[in-house]
Amino acid sequence: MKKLEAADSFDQIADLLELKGENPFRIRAYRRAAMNLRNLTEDLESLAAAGSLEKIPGIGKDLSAKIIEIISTGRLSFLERLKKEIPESLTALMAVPGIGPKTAKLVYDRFKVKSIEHLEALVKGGKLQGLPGFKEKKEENILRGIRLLKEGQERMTLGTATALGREILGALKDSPEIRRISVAGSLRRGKETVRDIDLLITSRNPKKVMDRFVQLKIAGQIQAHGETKSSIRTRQGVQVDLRVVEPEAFGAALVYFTGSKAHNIRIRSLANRLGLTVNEYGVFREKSGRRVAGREEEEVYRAIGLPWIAPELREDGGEIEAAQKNRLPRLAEMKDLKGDFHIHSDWSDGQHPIEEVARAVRARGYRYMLLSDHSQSLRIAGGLTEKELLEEMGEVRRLNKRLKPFHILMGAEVDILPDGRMDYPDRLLAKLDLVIAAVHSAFKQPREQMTRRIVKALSNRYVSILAHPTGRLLGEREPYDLDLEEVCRVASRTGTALEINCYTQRLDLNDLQARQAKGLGARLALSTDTHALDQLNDIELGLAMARRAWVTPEDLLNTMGLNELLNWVKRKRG
DNA sequence: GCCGTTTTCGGCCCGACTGTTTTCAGTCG
Repeated sequence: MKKLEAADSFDQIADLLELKGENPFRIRAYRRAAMNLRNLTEDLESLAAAGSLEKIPGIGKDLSAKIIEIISTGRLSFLERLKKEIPESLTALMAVPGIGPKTAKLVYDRFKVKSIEHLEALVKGGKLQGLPGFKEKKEENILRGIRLLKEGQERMTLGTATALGREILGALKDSPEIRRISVAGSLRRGKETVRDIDLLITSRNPKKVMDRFVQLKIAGQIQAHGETKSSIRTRQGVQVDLRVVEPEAFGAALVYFTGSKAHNIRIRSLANRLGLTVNEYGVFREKSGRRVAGREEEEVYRAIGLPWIAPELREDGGEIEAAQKNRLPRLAEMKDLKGDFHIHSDWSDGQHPIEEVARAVRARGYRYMLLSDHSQSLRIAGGLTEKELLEEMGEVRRLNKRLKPFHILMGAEVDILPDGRMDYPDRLLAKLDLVIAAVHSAFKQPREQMTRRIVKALSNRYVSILAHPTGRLLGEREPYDLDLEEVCRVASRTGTALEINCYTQRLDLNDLQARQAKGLGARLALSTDTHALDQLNDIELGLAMARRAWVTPEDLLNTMGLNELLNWVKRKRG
């Protein structure tokens, strides 16, 4: 992935320039470029070959040349020069929360600190006292930062963050002094992983709210406790930030606190051009200081000439431009979904009988579900033999009579064998309403082989959906090596949908990949891969990915009615 | 280093909290 390589290089340059005390705007330019590269859905090398690198926002003449150098030589001489100039152990210090460029440089210059451990020893030995600005608290701060760094400050999955957010919201909600409360930050934007939980509250009595917040049962440690802003760390080590504002400022604060940072910067600079200034308290006329908006997000956007923008889009990924042209997508919503496509029962490795799951799915207001137990070669997950599959078919037929008008589609999650053949013969697949294909073995195949394998499966006329297309498990397993662009193209050409698997550790495809797939014309299917009933709720996690991918109802299989869906399946079968 | 419905030069988003400081620098988001 050349774009990640380039992004990392630019971030490193930004760190190094920061240590040199360079022009902050130059540093920001490198960071902005790095971020835009990470969010890029197109292939960097193709863009470079076409001479279109400068189309990427934040990439101009200079950075475009640097990207080309990285692509063609695998190196970046400017970065190498900087690295020679600035010792690695100095940059390492900046990884400690609470230590920025100034402190890092100060400490390094004085003691030639070799490592974080060396720094820790110096602090504990009281050696840092006497440096300008160093007293007891500052030392404690650094030690705490080192501890945090060692704990790894991992990001949570969106699923974990959603649950934690709900818990805190629940604990605070009934306080009489709280008027409005909302989650903000990357959790509200629906990012696949979240580092900390941001909450926003309106109250006429902020102090009381703050006192209550830092005394919450889940609070393990108080990081900051101010009038309008406090932070705690839960016992599990998750940082939770709370901001309290006046009701008149709720909308502005929600925009500010939801971010992303890049989006906010665009918003503010747009405002500046209109003679306005935006902060978390509202939109103000620059000259008179008069507030023109602030209570609702809609007002804030309207004041700078834009329609309201959904939080999931706020990444400076083209949403500002789309808003200016009034071309924002009508994003898919829960109410658009008519069914769930990937459900297991206790016939394979699910926990519940078919009828119980079906009733739970129906209770959510869906019109249909696809039953998709595992196929025969996946013995470890109770994969069904041909005979068992036929029996299950009979059971589904019986149940459908009872559950009308709700409908269970008879399907299976059929393994794509290492050579690309399907785990059931075509004559059996033909009997199923809808077939999901999935890779569950030989994950380590080289890129070309894995791509060929999946392309072969997509070319099978009975395969309608490719499940968890990349196979990654957040924090556990890397995606298999795959030419995803090619897979998307073939999916689009053959009329096969790609799954957005909603399981909390999968989110596969993720937001960027789903946006790429949509761009290449592939249809998408949201499915929970439910094995136990509460996993049905994971649909909202996948929906967040879809919305972040600018997915509209038309892009999704789930929005089709039953007949429309069956016709869609038939079209590929020919 | 990027960028342009004021600009090819001169701007570039904005504020809270902490700690150490009598007015502010550093860090963070």
